[in-house]
Amino acid sequence: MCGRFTLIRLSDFTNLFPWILPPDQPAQPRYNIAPTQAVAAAPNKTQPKIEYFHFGLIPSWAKDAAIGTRMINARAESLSEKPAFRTALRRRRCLIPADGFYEWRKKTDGTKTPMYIRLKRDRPMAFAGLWDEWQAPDGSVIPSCTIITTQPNELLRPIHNRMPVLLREDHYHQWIEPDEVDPEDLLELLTPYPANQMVAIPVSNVVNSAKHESPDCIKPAKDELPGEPRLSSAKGRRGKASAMDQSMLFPSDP
DNA sequence: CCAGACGTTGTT
DNA sequence: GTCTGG
DNA sequence: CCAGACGTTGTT
DNA sequence: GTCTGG
Repeated sequence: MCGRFTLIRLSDFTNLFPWILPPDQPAQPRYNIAPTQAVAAAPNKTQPKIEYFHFGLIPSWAKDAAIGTRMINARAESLSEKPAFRTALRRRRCLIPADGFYEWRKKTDGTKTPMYIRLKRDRPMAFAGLWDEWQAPDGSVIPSCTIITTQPNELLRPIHNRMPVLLREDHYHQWIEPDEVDPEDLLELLTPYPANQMVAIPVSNVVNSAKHESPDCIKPAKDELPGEPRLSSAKGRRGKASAMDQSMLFPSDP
């Protein structure tokens, strides 16, 4: 699942992919984008451009905008079967740029630790998204979006049973192609991103509240394990962790 | 034909 | 809007 | 996603 | 427990 993420440097994204125009107004760094808030995304229009969408898809037929709070994600495996998402997959896709995302890892005692997940390379990512437009009772049109999820890769599996679909950079263009595309071809793009190109970092629970919006949200926290001494020397259970860290530091790029 | 649903997650 | 169920 | 609220009637 | 709000 993916219900929180960051977008700290949108300009990095639009500089890397200049065929996507930047937004009308310069974007402020975001460290804790939550459902119902504004999400920057590039929809499949002739000239892709960053626009803002309510996080949580509100289908055009919805009677109430509140349905959006439960439509923040769409399962890739069932996209083409679900009436609410089927048409959007064919006609209303978007790229959702991000610097990283959060997942809450459940510990054995039931408490949760927020983890921040980002690419090892200093580079933005983009989620596969769908969008729609809903007309409010007052006549105003509310654009909204949802993030497609898939099975977790090896990095995410110990953390959560779902993860957002991160598109490959060489698939960005195809995903927001404005003309009709065979949905089968699109579904092939929705696979788990390679784990060896990502890192997961425990962070403090500052991020838990959607009201908190600061760099503290991504500040690394000590990963407290049950029984672990507070001030540990370089003793014990180091080997495995550092072996993991090594593999994370030197990814094999495509 | 009309009526009614249309979603995900996680937990049980 | 579009699909399923009756 | 997590945090936080969760209700009606009737009387003043 | 379940729903709404951010």
